[in-house]
Amino acid sequence: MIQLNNKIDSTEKQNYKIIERLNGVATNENYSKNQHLLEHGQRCHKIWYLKSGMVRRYYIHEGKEITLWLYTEDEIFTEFQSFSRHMPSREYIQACEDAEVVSISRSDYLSLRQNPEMWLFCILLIENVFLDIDQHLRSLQTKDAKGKYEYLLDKTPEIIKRAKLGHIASMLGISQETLSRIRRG
Amino acid sequence: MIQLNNKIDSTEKQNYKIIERLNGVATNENYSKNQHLLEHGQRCHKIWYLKSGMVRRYYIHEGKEITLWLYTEDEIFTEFQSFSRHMPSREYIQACEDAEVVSISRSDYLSLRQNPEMWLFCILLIENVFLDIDQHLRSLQTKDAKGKYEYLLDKTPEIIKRAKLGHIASMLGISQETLSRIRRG
DNA sequence: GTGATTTTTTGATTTAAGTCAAAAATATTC
DNA sequence: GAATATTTTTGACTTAAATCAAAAAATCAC
Repeated sequence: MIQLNNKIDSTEKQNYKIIERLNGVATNENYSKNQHLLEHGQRCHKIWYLKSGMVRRYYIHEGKEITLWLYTEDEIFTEFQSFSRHMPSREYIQACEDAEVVSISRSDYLSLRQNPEMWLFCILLIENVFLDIDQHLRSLQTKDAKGKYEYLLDKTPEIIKRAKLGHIASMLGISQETLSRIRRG
Repeated sequence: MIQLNNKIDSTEKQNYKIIERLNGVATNENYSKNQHLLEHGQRCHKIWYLKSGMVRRYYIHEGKEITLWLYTEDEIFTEFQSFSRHMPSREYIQACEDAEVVSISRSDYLSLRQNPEMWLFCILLIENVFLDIDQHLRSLQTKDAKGKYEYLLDKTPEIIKRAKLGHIASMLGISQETLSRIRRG
């Protein structure tokens, strides 16, 4: 069951309808820790909603895994470029804790999108993706290692608490040793 | 006149219709060098198409101007967050060369968007914004100063040729002295 | 074209953060 | 729960890039 507690106000009548429609085409999936939801080179034909656990998007650069983003409960995620352009994915999506998710297929998404009352949801989806990446970019552009960490700690304390050090470090574009030293204080 | 030569194939019948619709609501505007198209705190209620010149999006962080992006001929730009959420802008948009642009108002954009044949355009618009920022993020996350510069040089040689050193440097998150030394080789 | 302003380059120095290597702490598996 | 594997921390050292300051070059205004 998709809830979207933090995304849209589900007590609103209109929003309630949206969530009902989404749940009408939603499928439950379970992934165990370290299992991949999407591999590099595959086409991403799903949007996921995370009910429990943690999920990581990453890519491989010069042999190293670079984390793009981490997701926790009540968040929506996908490999947006692959999903929207129907191209092979350049990245991986992996459960970094056992994860319960709900998936919506691309074809269901596209037919739902015909309906104007779904536009709000589509716009919210894309805007959230964009907002996150935009803020993250500014943080990488202007802050030093400590500043980047503190920004993320403030923004997503839950993720910082639960994610592996190396995952957080690569997401911030710093080495894991540096992050360890920052944490020590 | 909006052309969109590089964005969509304008010889296609369907695309031709889109461009015609856009031009039906488009207004010509001219800005002289250093003039602002959008100031911090203003609501952005336009999308622009750049016919000639160069335009820069930037924000101020600890007293310094940080360039987010530079645009040249045949590109579309806006302050997307302010435009889509109708919020005050956190950034500035400025002509860094004399610029001829075509603008489309938010209200015209929203009514055009009702029409399904316009969706392709809307999706392209948002995807371009997203694609740029996503690649830029990966570059900032993984490359050293030289690598960041070479990536941009490869991707947007025209911008690199014409933009000020300081603007390029802040966009890459490096100091202008470092960029000067990289260029010297 | 001349003087003023802005931008870019260069040099010297400092600093933040990376790398490498190994130990300590945690988590996982049988 | 002992053994193995993984993750995190720590230390020593190196390096890339920032900063500060001033000169050189380019651009702009009158």
